[in-house]
Amino acid sequence: MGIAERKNREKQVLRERILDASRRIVMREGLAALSMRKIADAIEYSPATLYLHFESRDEIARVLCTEGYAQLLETLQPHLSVADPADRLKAIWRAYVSFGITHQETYRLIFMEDPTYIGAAFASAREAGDDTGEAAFRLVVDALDELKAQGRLPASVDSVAWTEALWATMHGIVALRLTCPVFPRVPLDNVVDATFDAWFGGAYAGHAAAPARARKRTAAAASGRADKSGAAAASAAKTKPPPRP
DNA sequence: ACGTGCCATAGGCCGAGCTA
DNA sequence: TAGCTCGGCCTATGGCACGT
Repeated sequence: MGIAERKNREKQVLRERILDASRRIVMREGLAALSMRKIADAIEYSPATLYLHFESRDEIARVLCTEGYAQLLETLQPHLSVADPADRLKAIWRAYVSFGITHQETYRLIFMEDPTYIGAAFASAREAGDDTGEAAFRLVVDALDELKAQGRLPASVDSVAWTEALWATMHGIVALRLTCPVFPRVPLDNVVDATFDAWFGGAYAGHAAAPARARKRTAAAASGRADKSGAAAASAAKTKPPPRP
């Protein structure tokens, strides 16, 4: 093992220590409290040393954001194998909301701080040939397409637009939970379930084939849903909408 | 033993935000 | 609005490891 290798190893270790300390500060005090001096204090180095490993505070935040997003995707992963598309959607979004509540600071970092952080994370992932963000988005679109194919959603439903509107709605739930102390008044899962009932109505009435009455209800709901989803998206947008991966 | 280069540090500059 | 504080960043300098 050569000298260069050892130095590289030591450099990597220090880089990890910087990230560990930064992660702890963000989790404990939020991104606003993350400063180069504070990180330096935590790892017992001078602030300038940090710049040998990271270009700036922003770069550290971007790395943490990329990690957080990967963690979110990992959380969703087990639910992607649910056979029924409606149940799969509900499981995915329940997990999404639960992640946002359980990992508040991570969620804030990903979707509610500087949009360039998550933008850079997506860009670097794409450059590295990792398209998991887009793949996750497609999985939701595919589930909606399956529901359409099974006659549980009207064929006129625009799956991409619905996915984005659904995302904005779920983001709204998480954002409200993080910023409004009186929300929700009922268990969070009930809120998610109620959202799904409102959105999909008959799609949950039967798995193999929805009853005609339910299908009719769904179609009627879908026709008036453009306004509804638009309002939900607009409401969520006030807290910075999540960018599309 | 000495020269070289890398790395870490102390100290300071500058800008932004806060406060009296 | 001036003074103060804080945080990001820069730079001169010294120590240390390594090569010759």
